[in-house]
Amino acid sequence: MSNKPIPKPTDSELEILQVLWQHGPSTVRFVNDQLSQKRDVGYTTTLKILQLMLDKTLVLREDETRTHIYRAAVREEETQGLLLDRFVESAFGGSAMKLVMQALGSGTTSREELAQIRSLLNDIENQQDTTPNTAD
Amino acid sequence: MSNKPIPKPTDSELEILQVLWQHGPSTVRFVNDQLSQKRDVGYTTTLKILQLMLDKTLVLREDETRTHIYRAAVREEETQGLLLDRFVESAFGGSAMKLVMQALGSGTTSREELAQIRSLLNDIENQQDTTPNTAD
DNA sequence: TTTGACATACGAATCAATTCGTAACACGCC
DNA sequence: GGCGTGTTACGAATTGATTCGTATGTCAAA
Repeated sequence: MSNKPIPKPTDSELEILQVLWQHGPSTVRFVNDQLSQKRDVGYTTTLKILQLMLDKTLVLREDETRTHIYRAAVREEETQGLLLDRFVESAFGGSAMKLVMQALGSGTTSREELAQIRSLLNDIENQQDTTPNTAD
Repeated sequence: MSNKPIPKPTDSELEILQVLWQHGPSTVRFVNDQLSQKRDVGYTTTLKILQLMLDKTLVLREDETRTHIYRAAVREEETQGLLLDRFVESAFGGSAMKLVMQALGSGTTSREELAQIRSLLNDIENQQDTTPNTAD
């Protein structure tokens, strides 16, 4: 069932993926312009990374036109989930719980967001009621 | 006022810090034994990394005895917070909220943990009641 | 005192990520 | 046709992290 071994994006690649996720298929120039708003980066650098990402199949591209168009080949949530797992493991010794506590504790979460999380908590607990434990 | 610019630990360094945080001050051999339980790593590799960490002041050491003793020089929560910030920024475009939703959604959170988070949410909301908004 | 076990110090190889210079190519316009 | 602008392709330098081999030192037991 489409068991692709999602390749792990590096920091730079992630930066680019963010742009593609947010703005949809883009030219190299557009991506580079976006990145340039945050930091100094050369055009050919962005190009090169996109080409490497193409090799890894992190992006796809249309090259019928002279100016190629790149689009993300991995979905946002999926990729974030993957990275999150690794991060929880490496920085929080595997405890997603500790991570959540820290993230919430940092104080940048608005009231509406807290409400959303609360609602998610409810959903999860309901799920747990109806789903038999697999690991016990 | 002790404004130390906490140096950012690499993955290997983090792995070692986890050991030191969990077990307290340790010898190189002990740290290496711990790491070896998870993956293959040479003794001098561990030693070298600890020496580099000493340069960066990520750890301190006692070298009065022949066998040196290393201890973490950075606190666990502080370091995790630092890494979390960077991670939220790079992988979730700055939205701690999205990260929390993902982490909770992954399904590995137990009922007690959910309750703890709920309680944390309450604390935060109470805080917000008594604290005037700084933004807007 | 010699030897064996175990410790630290340090240089160097390797590998991946990042960056950029330069060449080659395509297009439109004069 | 030839030029200028903007594009892709690609090689190579740089940097940082990781790994390990080897030299050297220390201690204790025989």
